[in-house]
This record gives sequence, C-alpha cells and structure tokens, in this order.
Amino acid sequence: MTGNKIKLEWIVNDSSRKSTLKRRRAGIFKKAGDLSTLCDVEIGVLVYSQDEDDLAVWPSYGHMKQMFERFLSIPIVERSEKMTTYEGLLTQRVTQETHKNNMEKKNNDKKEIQEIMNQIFEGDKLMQLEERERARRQHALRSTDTLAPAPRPRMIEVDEAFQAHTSTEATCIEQLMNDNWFIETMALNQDMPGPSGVSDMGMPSGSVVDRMNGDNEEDLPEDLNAFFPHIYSP
Amino acid sequence: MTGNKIKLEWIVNDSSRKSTLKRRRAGIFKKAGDLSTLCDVEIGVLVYSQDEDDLAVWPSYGHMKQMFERFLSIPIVERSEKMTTYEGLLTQRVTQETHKNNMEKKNNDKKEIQEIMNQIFEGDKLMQLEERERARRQHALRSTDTLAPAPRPRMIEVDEAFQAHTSTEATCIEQLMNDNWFIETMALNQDMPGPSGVSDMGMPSGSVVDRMNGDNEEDLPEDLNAFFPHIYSP
DNA sequence: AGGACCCATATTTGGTCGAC
DNA sequence: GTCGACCAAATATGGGTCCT
Repeated sequence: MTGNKIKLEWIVNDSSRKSTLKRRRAGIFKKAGDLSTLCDVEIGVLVYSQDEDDLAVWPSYGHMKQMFERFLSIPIVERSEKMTTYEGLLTQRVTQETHKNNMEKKNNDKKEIQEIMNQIFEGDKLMQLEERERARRQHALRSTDTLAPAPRPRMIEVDEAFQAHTSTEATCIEQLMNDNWFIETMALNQDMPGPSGVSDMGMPSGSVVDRMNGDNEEDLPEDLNAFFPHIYSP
Repeated sequence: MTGNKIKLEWIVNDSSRKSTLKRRRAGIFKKAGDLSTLCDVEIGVLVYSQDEDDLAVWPSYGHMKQMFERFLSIPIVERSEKMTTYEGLLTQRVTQETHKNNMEKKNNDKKEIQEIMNQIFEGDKLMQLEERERARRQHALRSTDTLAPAPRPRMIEVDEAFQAHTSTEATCIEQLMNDNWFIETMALNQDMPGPSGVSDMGMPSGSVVDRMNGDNEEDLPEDLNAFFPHIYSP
C-alpha cells in the first residue's frame, strides 16, 4: 500500500516511471544544492532522459559550462583509467521483463560505440567532439517509438587519483581499493539487503577523484558591482 | 544526540564538513545511479570541492565528456535565459559566522567574474574556453591556506525550455512559473519548515529543462564484441 | 494527463565509538 | 585521522486521492 519499496530496475509502467523521474530528479537537485551550500563545493548535475527527450541541468547552463571547462582542463596523463563492463550486473538488475526493441537496441549500440570511441580517443580536443556531434546531428533521425528502453550495455570507468608528486607505489593499493569498491558497490548497492552496506560507496577514499593542482590567482576589479550591478550585488 | 538536524549553511567544523561532503556526495552518486537504472536516463554528476581540491565525477570521465558534448550541442538560440542573483538568499542562509578571508574573497570574486564572463560570452566555442583556462593555469598560483570558505556570491540562471516549433506565447507563462519556482525554492526549500513544501521544486514542470530534437540514427557494426571484446560483452 | 497533497515506509545522514 | 558500524531523527519517495 503506502510507503512502498520498489526494485532497482527499469520501471515498466510509463506514467509511474515518468513521475519517479521527476521526483527523484528533483530530489537529487535539491541534495546537490544542499551539498554545495553545506560544503562549499561546486556541483553540476546533468540528466538526459531519452524517454522524455529532455535535458535537465543543475544549477545552470553557464555554471555547468564552466565546470566542463575545468573538467576538461585536467591533464589526461595525470589520470589512470580502469574500465569495467557494467553490463553483466545491469542485465542481472534488469531481470526478466527485457523489453527489447531492435530500433532502440541499434540506437543504443551506436551510442555505446560512440562512448567507447570517446574513451579511446580521450585526448581529443572537445572541439573535435563538438564538430563530430554537429555532423552527426545533421543527418540525425529520431526513433519516435519510445516503446522500450532496452537494457543497454554501459560501462563504468574508474578514474584514479594521481598526484604527479605523489609516490607511485600507492597505485596498486588504489587499484585494489577501486576493485573492492566496484565489486561492493555493484553487489550491495543494488538490492541485496546488506546490513548497512557500503557506507562510502560511490566515492572510495581517494579514488574516482582527480585532484587539481592549479588554481588561478590573478588580479581583479575591486568592485564587481561596478561591472555587473544587476547580476552581482554583494 | 543522534539523528541530528543541521542548518543549511556552510559547516564550519573542518572534519565534520569533510565527512559530510563524503557522505552526501556518495549519497548523491548512489541516487544518480538509481535514477539512471529506474528511469533509463543518462546522468552525470560533477563535484568540485575547493576545500579538498578534488574533483569527483559520476559515472565516469568518458561518459561525462559525452554528456558535455551533447550539452554543448544544444543550439543557444533555442534557449532563453534568466539570471537572478542568488546571493541575497545565500548570505541570508549563511547567516552570521561569515568567515571572511580576504585571500579567499579575492579568489572567489575572480571566479565570479569568470563565471559571469562565461555566461555573457555564452556563445563562445569551448575550445576558446579551454584555451583561456590553459593560459590561466600556466601562471596560476594556489593559495595554500584553506582556512576560510567565504560565502561567495553565486548566481542562478534558469534555462527555459524552448522548442523551435513550439508556440512562443508560452514564454511569458514559462517565465512566471520560473519566477514562482525560484522564489518558492529559495524560500521554502531552505529551512523554513513548510509542511510539505514544494513538491517538485528544483524541477519546475517544463523549466530548467532543455529539450533536444535530434538524435542520431546511423548504421553500426553488427557485433560490438568483435570490436571491443574486452570492454563490450553483451 | 498532470500536479498538489497526504501519509506510511524506505533511505539517508549526523554524531559517536572503536579499530586500524 | 580515516574508516566502518551503529542508531535514531530527518528526509525522500511510492501510491492514492482529489483536483484541474
């Protein structure tokens, strides 16, 4: 009846899935806002629903863009990557009711390739990516039947923390930790009623965390109000 | 004692802030994962803590990058933007204990400018942004004292949903809704114990939501395993 | 359909303790 | 000091209902 617990798998019912999306997305956005206030962090969230064909972003387009910038500025060499197939656990999670729609499947597969490509050519400049995307979008078609979601394969990629000046022998340990984390997360995190489960899942100590080393320190105008009175008013 | 409620403001205590960051970040990541499973959506989360100087991303670098790409591919003209100063409410929220550190302040102000600039020159190609960032990072200095966070001014910018083919008279209404949403969110969302408060806050019906129109539909290899056996295994 | 509310349960989270 | 476990209060969220 009330206070229902639902399985962690694709919600078949169309309307309830939609409403769940809205609710939880709002919930996440709220939590994001809270976190940013509580801990003074910059946080950006991007939700793209293929179902509804809409893109939601928090907290704003401009802010997000800035985060992109920072994100991309991270030297690739400073990051080690480990890929793992997420799919096995996904399918397991998505149990039976696998509504397979060939069209969707095809679409998904294509996206998968795209993703893989992106990871392989990680060094690509974003401009190239943009270019590619633009080209793709030109002769883009949209499968209008939103019938099935098709448990499409995904992957998880764990970025590991590397300090250029940090001893490299920590690497092995880090990797193990990630392994551990990954397994635990995938296993417990889902539905298996682990007592209290992983407590810090999704964020293993220093892993999946890339440290930045440079921050800027240039000079700036005294009074921002003079420049942007209507926007900035301390 | 236990089950404590905390005020929605910057956590002064260093260690508890740190632990809260970890906990809540993990929580958000988990929720993100759940949402993506439940509703088959792509979701990316980026958390940059200036405090700890680390960047966390979900679900992966590559995935995030792909989302960036999609995000940037949204034609600017299809989006209307409304800016509002977030600061008044922020300061109100961050009440007294305003640990003002000049160094930090300066730093923050600079970032603010940067942000504003980004929004103003929203049309900029990301490459330019990257270029700028790289240049900035070159003679970048890092203020080592992580002493104070300084409730830095922020802004919120509400992107509104616009379909090129959608009637434009909806605009006014949309804006009003956003206004309403913004006010409600800022007011109730915080600490005022509104009974149940805004239920869909953080995600006003069609606002803060940009719709995409194109999706790709090219041909692709039959068996992805043949190409990426170790990564992709359906 | 879609949104606002209600409400009972499911989860998350803060503070604390103990081990490493 | 970092991490995991614990526990109770605080929230988030499913589902129903009543509107529009």
